[in-house]
Amino acid sequence: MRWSQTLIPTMKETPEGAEIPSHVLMLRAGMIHQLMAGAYTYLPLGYRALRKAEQIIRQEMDKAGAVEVHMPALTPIQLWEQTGRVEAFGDVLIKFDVRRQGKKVPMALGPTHEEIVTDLVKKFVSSYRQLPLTLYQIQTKFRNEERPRFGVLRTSEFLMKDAYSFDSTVEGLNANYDRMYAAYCTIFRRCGVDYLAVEAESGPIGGDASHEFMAIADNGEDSVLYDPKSGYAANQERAETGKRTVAKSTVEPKPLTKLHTPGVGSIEAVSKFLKCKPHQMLKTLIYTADDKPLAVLIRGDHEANENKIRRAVGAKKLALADAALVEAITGAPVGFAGPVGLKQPVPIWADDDVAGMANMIIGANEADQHYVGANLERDFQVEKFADLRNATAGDPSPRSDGKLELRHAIEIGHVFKLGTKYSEAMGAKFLDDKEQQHTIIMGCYGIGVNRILASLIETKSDANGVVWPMSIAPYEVIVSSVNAADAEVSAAADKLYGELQAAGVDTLYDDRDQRPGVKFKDADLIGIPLRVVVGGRGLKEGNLELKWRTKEAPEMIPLAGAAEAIAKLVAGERDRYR
RNA sequence: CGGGGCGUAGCUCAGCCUGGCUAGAGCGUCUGGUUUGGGACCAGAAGGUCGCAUGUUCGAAUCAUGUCGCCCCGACCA
Repeated sequence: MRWSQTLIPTMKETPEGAEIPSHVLMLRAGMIHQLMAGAYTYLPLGYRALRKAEQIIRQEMDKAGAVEVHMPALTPIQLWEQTGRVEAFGDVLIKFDVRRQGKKVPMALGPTHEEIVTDLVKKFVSSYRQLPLTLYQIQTKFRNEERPRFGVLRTSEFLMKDAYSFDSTVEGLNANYDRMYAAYCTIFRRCGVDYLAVEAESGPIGGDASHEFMAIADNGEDSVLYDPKSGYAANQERAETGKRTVAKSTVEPKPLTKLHTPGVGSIEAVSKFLKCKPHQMLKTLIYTADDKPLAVLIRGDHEANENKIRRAVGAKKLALADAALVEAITGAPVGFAGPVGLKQPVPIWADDDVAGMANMIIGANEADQHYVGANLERDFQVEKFADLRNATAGDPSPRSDGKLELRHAIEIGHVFKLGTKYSEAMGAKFLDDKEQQHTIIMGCYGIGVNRILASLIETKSDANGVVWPMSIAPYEVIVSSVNAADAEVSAAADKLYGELQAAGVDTLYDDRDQRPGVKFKDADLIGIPLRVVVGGRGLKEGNLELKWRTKEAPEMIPLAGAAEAIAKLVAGERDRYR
């Protein structure tokens, strides 16, 4: 493609509002243009990169035995009502009515497609002989994000590859899951993304039923705990901690004293008011576990983990108590709960770290009152200690004697054993070889295609711009003529461009009559891996200049046979991402 | 949803506090010329409902109220 014939609106300055590298550079490199909050046009360069990522995904999905379909983005609301996800999604689901022949037809734009595929499979699959089956599509999803942000990372409209596996047995599901997991590893490697496969919350199935694929990046919205020693990695929701050996405090216990703390209920407010640190404070959270009340004690600087609590107490459902229940149990408005002097006796569970605390600051179960100097056993009893909080940096690893590190990450893929959640709700069944009817067992597997691009830019760009891997780069080679007004130069550049195209190299030909500085800056900014300069300086000696985007120094090659040599270099680089 | 910030030329911004002639600069664009290896130079030109509405005023980009848009931070943390 000739630069002069396409649309690559590069920018020297950073547009107002763009802050993180991927957003800034995608705008500056002329890859995208914002239409409104959370919706971007992909311009030629951005769209080519997106399609390269798509193509890699497609190849690997096909190799893994999945078959491509294309479902509508427009969906009837009834399907979502069948599984209760109209409520579950809430405002995130984009719903609307259209009028047809005087009647209102309610619809939604698909935020994902479990209901739609399950409906499809229900209609066409009825025998174990037709299973297993894995369907996938690469398609635009719509989610009304409360707050779209970070450029292309969180948008209301995005490209997703979503695959769904259908099996007659759990073993079949496990095999499919493993196949998808392996395919994902290949996909992200081929895209040149440094990723980590982390354990994620798996919902009703438990075990190793869910993994997220994370690109480690400072601007990522997700938090991952990682133990470099054992390779253990999990998202913050899921991460276990190793056994925390908590020594009992040897500090002299102080007397329990009530203090007036008017209007300060939160940990932050109390610590400010009493000039103490959050880790000296104790949070008392009132939950309902399967509708029975429960008090949970967590050190003030820690975060409760509801999944861990739910599993620890063996409940199916866990939710924070509402204000009325909190008041009934503690006798105080929300913000002043504590384990001493609860109005109603409820089981008290505590996180392991609470065992090492002394002279704690706790709510006094009375409005605007706190206790200081609260101590275990003397002042209150704990029924059971367990790991009930989010893991955090520095916690012991559950798999080695190392420590967990906290990293920010961008979620680029997710594999999940669904089980029968949707097939059950929608009645997708099959007959086995004994003529028995069973519910189809499902898995689902997603990849955020736009996020592959964004995470590459977040992690691989430099001060001069984007640095694409050969596999995703919108063009593999950029031919820059310097100077284009010189007939001899442009003739040589034209010829090289033609030969590279003929050799199957994706080539961008910067044929603009611009000064060299402009062309070099732009070439760096848009991140094409290999730059070829055709200029008077080299031509005199019968040479061309080659420069890799990742290298400082250029090298000269003879003009004769240049296209072949370049094609060879490109092929070699392509091989690294095969 | 809560809090904060910003809307002036295609882009980045000045002007606003303290209202007053034809609203400015740089970049980009267009014309002509000189240049040509890391975002050139000279001369000229085009390009603006100052986000929108209402109000105050002799007079509003500037003050007030409302509204819309965009960006950032935080969101069951007791």
